[in-house]
Order: sequence, then structure tokens, then C-alpha cells
Amino acid sequence: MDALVEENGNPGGSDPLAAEEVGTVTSVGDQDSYSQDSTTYKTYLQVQSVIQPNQQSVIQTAANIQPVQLSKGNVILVGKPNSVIQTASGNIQTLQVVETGSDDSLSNDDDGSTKKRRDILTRRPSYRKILNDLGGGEIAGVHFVETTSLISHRNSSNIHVIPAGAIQISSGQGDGMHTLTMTNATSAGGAIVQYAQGQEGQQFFVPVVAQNSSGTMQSAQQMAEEAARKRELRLLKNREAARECRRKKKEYIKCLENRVAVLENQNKALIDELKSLKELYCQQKVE
DNA sequence: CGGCGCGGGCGTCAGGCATC
DNA sequence: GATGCCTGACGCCCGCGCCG
Repeated sequence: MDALVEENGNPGGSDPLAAEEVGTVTSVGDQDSYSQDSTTYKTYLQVQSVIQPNQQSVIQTAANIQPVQLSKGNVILVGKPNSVIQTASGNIQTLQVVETGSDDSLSNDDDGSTKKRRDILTRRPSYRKILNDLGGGEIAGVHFVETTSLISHRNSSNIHVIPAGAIQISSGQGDGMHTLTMTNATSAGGAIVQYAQGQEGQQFFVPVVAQNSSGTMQSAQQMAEEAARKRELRLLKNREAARECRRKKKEYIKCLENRVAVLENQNKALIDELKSLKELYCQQKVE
């Protein structure tokens, strides 16, 4: 029973994020693609877990969260060998538990590595990293297309900006999708995009080849137009990023609330168990 | 019905951070 | 150092409920 450790003893105070900030010795997922801090959040968000470096810890799933799927080769790193990995359904998966007390990457033998380690432990990963991990790396590209649809509450057109340089315009009804491919759209001197109007009021970008007839000089007006287009593109990206950030933040807060519920239930169960054990002890003492 | 407060969402800016 | 991404902060707008 001592393996069930409440996470509230974090030194960071009442900050709900503090537990994650100190407990970064958990790693689930693709070790090649993510840093330790981000995978900590992945673990937390998928299975409602917190593992602190100096404690035996619990990984516990919430009722409405899918059990974590550990593919071959994934490792959970814990600081103490007797930690408990627990799921709501009672099914305990086979896991590889590795003691990390002597991990070179976490050792603090000099000031530089100490600072680096502290930075790793305390830096809060972005909501994008946290919540993109929810969908798994294999669908990252699809997820990006999904989440970059520019559905404004003031108009109904959809625009999909794809990292490879293609722009997709969807009708929203699934009856056709036009794709405009841009090459080197983001590199200096490459294609320039500008707004255009679709058939049903759709807004989209059209690549425009930079006009420097002899490849030497652009007029001031052209440069100003290019600057304006760049600004529009930057604003568009930032608009979408802000929307995505808000969405992920909301999702993250939901996950935190779920964890509160899980921990409250766990706390209540422990209190009940303690009470019954006390009663049993008192009875035996009287007899 | 109009005014008011509140909550939520959005766009934009600015600054930090990561990557090249 | 340049560039792009992420996110907190700010102001604005809109919808909703409440009150006189």
C-alpha cells in the first residue's frame, strides 16, 4: 500500500503543473522523437500518471481514458523499483521497468549538466506537443491538416495549409477538394502567396512568382506588396496557431480536471480503507 | 425591451524558445 | 543570427442571463 503515493507533496505549492515539472523520469513513447519533458506530459495525459523522482509512484488510468498502449520497445523509467502501474480495469500490462538512479543523462556531476537537467525538468512543454501526442505520432500529419482548418466564426470557408507547401481548399461537404501546390513557399525568393476568392466565397492563397524580370531589382512598390503579403501570411499562421493553442489548452485543462477526479476517488478509497482497518484493529484489541 | 455584467472565443502583438 | 512556432496578455465582439 505504500506504493500508492499522493502527488500533492510537491514542493511547488498549489500549482497543478508543479507535479509534472518535478516528476520527469517517466518516459513512454517514441524516444527518438520527443524529449523527456514532453513524453512526461504524454504519459500524464494518456494514463493520468505522475511519477516523482524520489517516490514510489502510481500510473493510473481514468475511467474515460483509453488504457495506454505500449508498443514493442517502449520503456517506462522509474526512480524506484517497487512502483505500481495500475489501470482502472485492473489489467496490468507487461512493462519493462528500469531503474534510472544511475542514469548518466540525469546525473548532476557538474554545474553545466545540472543546469541542463534543471532546464529539462522544469520547462513546460507546449500544448501542441502535449496534445498532439494524444493522437500518436503515426497520424501526426493527418492531425495537422485537421487542426489547421480555418473555420472562422464569422465565415464558413475552410482552408487547409499543409506543411509540404500544398494548400487545400475544402468545401466542407466532402464533395471535392482543390489542391494548390506551392514549392519553396517559405523560402526567401520563392513563390509568394496572396489572397484569392473562390466560387462560394472561399478565401485561399495563390502562389505568385516574384517578378524580377532580369533578376536584379524590384521596385519599391513590389517590395512593399511582398512585405504586405508576408505580413498577411504571418498573421494567418499566428491566427491559426492561437486557435490551436487555445484548443489544446482547453483539452489540457480537461485532463487536469479528470486527474483531480481520479485522485479524489483514490483518496476517498484510502480513507475508507484506513477507517476499516482502524476499526478492525480496535476490535482485536478489545478481544 | 433596453442596459448591464459575465463568460467565451477570436485576432493581434510581443517575447521566449527551438531549430537551422 | 535568422526564422518559425508557441503561448501569455490585451482588447474586441458576441451571446446569454438577469434586472429594472
